[in-house]
Amino acid sequence: MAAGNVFEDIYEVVCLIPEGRVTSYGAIARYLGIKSARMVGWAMNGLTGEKNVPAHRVVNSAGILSGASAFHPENPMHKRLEAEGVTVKDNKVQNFKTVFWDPAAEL
DNA sequence: ACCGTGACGTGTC
DNA sequence: TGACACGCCACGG
Repeated sequence: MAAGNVFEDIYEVVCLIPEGRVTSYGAIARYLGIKSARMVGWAMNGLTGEKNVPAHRVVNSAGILSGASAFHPENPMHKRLEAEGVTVKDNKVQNFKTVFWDPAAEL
């Protein structure tokens, strides 16, 4: 990823997340060399339905769908994740360690 | 230019 | 992964 804007890199990484897999803000931030994972969240803030990026596959370190409310109220993230094979309970990803996908692990 | 705020992370209890 | 505090960066008002 050799993009001037970190946002572009984030979009790329999130778009590379396989179905049935999730990743954490910290993993993306660390992989891109960002200091604060918050910046990743800010990037996501612009993705909310505007981009073709599966932001619903991005959760926090606890496996919680932090931005579930910021997504599609009628089409919750957890429903999409479950549809892809990810078990979600109360906005929390079950078997998080199993479905966790590390961008650095692929590259 | 200042301040508040936000889809977070890590350390500690 | 219960809760609390601190750090961190970007953007809008």
